[in-house]
Amino acid sequence: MKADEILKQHIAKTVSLTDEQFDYFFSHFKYQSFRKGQVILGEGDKVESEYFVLSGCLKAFFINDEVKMYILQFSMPTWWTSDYSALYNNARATINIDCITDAEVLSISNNDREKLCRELHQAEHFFRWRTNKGYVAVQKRLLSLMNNDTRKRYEELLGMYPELYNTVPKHLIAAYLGVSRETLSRLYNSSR
Amino acid sequence: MKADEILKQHIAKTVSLTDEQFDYFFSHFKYQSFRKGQVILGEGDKVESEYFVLSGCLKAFFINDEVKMYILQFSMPTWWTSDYSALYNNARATINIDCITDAEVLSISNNDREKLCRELHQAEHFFRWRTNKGYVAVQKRLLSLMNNDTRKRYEELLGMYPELYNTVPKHLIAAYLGVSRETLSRLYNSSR
DNA sequence: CTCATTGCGTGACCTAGATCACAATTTGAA
DNA sequence: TTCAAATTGTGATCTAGGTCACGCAATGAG
Repeated sequence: MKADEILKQHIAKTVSLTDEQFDYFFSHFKYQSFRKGQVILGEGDKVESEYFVLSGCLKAFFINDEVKMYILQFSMPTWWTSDYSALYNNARATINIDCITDAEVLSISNNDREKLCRELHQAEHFFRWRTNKGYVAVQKRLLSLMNNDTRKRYEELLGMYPELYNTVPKHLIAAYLGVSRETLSRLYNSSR
Repeated sequence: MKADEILKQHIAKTVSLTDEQFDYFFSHFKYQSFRKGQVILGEGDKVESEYFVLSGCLKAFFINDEVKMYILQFSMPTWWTSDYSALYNNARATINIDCITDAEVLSISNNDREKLCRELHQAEHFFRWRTNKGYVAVQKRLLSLMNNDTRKRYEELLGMYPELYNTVPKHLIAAYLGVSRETLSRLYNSSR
């Protein structure tokens, strides 16, 4: 499917736009394609855009002082990603985004998003609901991290996104769950 | 300060409304006051409203199968709170909200918020930015939970909200940090 | 084809924090 | 005032998961 079709269908789940409105909306996005391993956003970069995934799989991650990696989000097709803290506050990136597989994205700048939101009430509505859902999802994950042990969180993750099992290396899954790769390895190589 | 003034100043940080617009906006809120310990939202309730805190301190918390409590949020004046997952999905509450101290709130129903967002572009803008900030804050907390040990998270929390030290019992702070009350107790009764 | 990198499994040991048990203190309602 | 409930401290264990160290397989660039 073409980029505009993918975005159109995604938007249509939340708001209805006329073809003219959508074309205008779409005209603010830039198509970009990346190879596996390429960095889309690096720590310290100025953050000017957010990204809508068309194909492939990205990861947004944080590296701490001891060079341990924590994955905030795997981004699959129709997901949005960026360093939102930096993007909204016009600051430098503290998180990184790169490609787990070859990937295609549509990017839109912060300025253009805000412009669209001003010009098109439905755009504002769409982005409000997108973040609403994101907020609920992150809060749910926070609760899961506090409440559930590693095994339960692992099952939860693969229950929700079975495709991850084949597309992403296990040590990345461990970095998402917040445990060491050794712990995750022992987890599914030991009987329940 | 009066309820309308508190809300007005809060809103003004994000959008500018005329007095007429604000009065209309404000007319959708209901003033409610509660005593310490009172339950505002209980697990299993239909969730119809969200709450803007005028005074006092609320907690939003989850109780798991082993009757352990996890606090998602302490809500101080000018904070918003609800079971947003349930509110947005028109479902029953899975989290509880009650009053740590006597408290006053303004409540607005999901329907009225959506109505306001439809009628007033600036209202939609305001609520979009409120959630944007909330999203960033929860994501930051998630990262802190994965990356930092208890002592660091404790210092982070009290650095951000020093007033919590006097207003809320320590076992609630433990429930926010995601550790047992014993661990927290040992933490600040042992030298660094 | 070949060699270096990346990914993965596993043993040995260590530690932060959980759990259980008990005591002391504070607080609030009757 | 009085007594029960709520709050906090602390010792004695226990355990999930971290860390270190190694070996082995898969893969991908030259």
